[in-house]
Amino acid sequence: MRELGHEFFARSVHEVAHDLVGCTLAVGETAGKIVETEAYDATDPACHAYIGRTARNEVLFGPPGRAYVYLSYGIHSLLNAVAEPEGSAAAVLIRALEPTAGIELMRERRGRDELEELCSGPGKLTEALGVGLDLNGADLTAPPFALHPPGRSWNGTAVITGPRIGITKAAELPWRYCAAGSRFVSRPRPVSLQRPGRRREARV
DNA sequence: GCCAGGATCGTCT
DNA sequence: GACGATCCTGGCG
Repeated sequence: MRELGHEFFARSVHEVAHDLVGCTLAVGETAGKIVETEAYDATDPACHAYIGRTARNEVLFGPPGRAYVYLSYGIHSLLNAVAEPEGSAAAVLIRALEPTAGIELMRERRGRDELEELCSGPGKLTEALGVGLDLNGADLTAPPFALHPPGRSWNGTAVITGPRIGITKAAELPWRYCAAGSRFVSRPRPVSLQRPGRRREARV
């Protein structure tokens, strides 16, 4: 089976985010098909690299094809794929997977049985795959990671775009990419999809 | 089924 | 000392 190489990631972050949907991501014995991603680049106020280079976002400025893993809300590790040539800071957030291998192990790690609850969110899938901060900066094209392009059955599946989720800055940018009709995409609260600045509009 | 609130900690001001 | 690219639980209808 073919694997993606570094050249796949050395392109516009939007192309990479779009093309990653449908690919299979494996970490150790677990694997899943990517069904939801988001693009972040350095011109984007929501991107960690927007404020410039720091110790935390160092990996974003490095060579493409690496994993950028960071801790969100002090609890969840979030997995990104670094894109664009070295020196250009951009990354694709992996938001959801459709589990395809190592499902029993995922269930143990997640403490859940339902397939839809294993990887349907950026914090969930890192727990299911066993991705932690220790993998920050690791090469996505080498063990324990492996990335494979979509198989034949994927041909014809639409990738739809929409606003990003769970952020307060530049949330209106349509830089989220989803596999159309997938049951495994994350399910954000409707409020997250409303326009910014109106998040707590009084009801009644 | 929907919503509000809490958990928890690395990073930056 | 404040703030998240989140998730889960409990209370209510």
